[in-house]
Amino acid sequence: MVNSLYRENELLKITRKVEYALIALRHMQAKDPKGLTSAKEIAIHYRIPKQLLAKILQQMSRDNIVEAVQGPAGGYRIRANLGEISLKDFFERLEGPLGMMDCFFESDCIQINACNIRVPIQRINDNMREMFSKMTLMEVTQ
Amino acid sequence: MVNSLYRENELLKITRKVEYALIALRHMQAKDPKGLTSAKEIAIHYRIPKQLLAKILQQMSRDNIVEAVQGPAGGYRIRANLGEISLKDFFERLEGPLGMMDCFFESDCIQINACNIRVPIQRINDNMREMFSKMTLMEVTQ
DNA sequence: AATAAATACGATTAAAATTGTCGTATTTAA
DNA sequence: TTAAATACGACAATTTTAATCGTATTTATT
Repeated sequence: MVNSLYRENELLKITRKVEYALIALRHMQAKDPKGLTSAKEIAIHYRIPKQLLAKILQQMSRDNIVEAVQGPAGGYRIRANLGEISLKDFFERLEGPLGMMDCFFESDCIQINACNIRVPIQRINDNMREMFSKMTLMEVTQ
Repeated sequence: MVNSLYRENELLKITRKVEYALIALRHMQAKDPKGLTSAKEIAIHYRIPKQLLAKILQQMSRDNIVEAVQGPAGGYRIRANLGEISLKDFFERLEGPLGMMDCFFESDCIQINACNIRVPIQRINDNMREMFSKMTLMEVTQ
C-alpha cells in the first residue's frame, strides 16, 4: 500500500507481497473477471512498484491462481475459483508457513527441549490456522 | 527462543520480544509464583540475551504485569492476574496495534482512497483481534 | 561505609528480513 | 521488425528487529 515510511503495527502483520497480491486480485475481479489486466495498469492505479507487482503476479501464475498471457496486449486474468481457496492456503502458497512462531515448523531452535511455551503457542497457532482456513479469497476480493 | 539463524515463517508472526516475555512469565508462574526470579536466571535457563530480557521485564514492570524488586537478591514476580489479561491487550501493550495491515491505524498511506482492500482486511483484523481478546495470558503460561 | 549484585534505561550497533531495482530473455500482436 | 507485455535471477536499498554498550540507581550483605 506504499505507506510513507514505515509500518505502525508490528504484530501478526502480513507482507506487502500478500497485500499487493490481494489488491491485484480484487482489482481484476472488480474490473473485468474475464478480460486481461496488465501489471502496469494495476501498478499505476495503486502506486505499486511495477516490477515487484509483476513478480507477484508471476508467482500467482505459477500457483495457478491467475493465468498469464504474454505479448503486447497480454496480461493476467483470474483463473482459480476464489471461493475455493482459503486464506490459509493463499498465504502459505505465497509466503510459506503461517504462525506466530516457527519452532513448530523448523527444529533448529537450539533449546527446543527447554522451551516452555511450545505447547500453548502451538494451540494458538492451530486456532489461527483454523480461522484462516474458514475464510476464502473471495471474502477479500468480492 | 534463540533459533540458530532466522525464522521460517514470515506471516502473522510474533516478535522475540513477545516470545521472551511469554517464556519469562511461564517460567515465573511454574517455578514460584510468590518468590522473586532474576532476569539472569531466566536468561541462562533459556539462553536468552540477559540485557534484552531484562528490558522486557522492565517494560512489563511499567505495565504492572510484573513487579520489580531492586538490589541484590532482587528480581521480578508476577503481579497481575494473568487470567484477566487478554492476549490482545498483552500483545498491544508490548508491541502496539495488532493487525494484518496498518492503514487502519495510521493514515499516511499515500493512496488510502484508492486502496481497494481496506474494508475486507479490516474485517479480518476484527476477527483476529476478537480471537485474541478471548484468550488470556493464563492460557499460555499455565 | 564499601562492595557486589540486582534492576533501569537511553543510545547505539548488528543482524535479519523485507522491499524494490536492474538487466536480460522471451513471447507475440501490430 | 518493432514494441509492449510477461519471466525471472541477481543484486541493492531500506526497514525492522534483535542485541549490546555504557552508565545510573537501588539495596542486601559484609
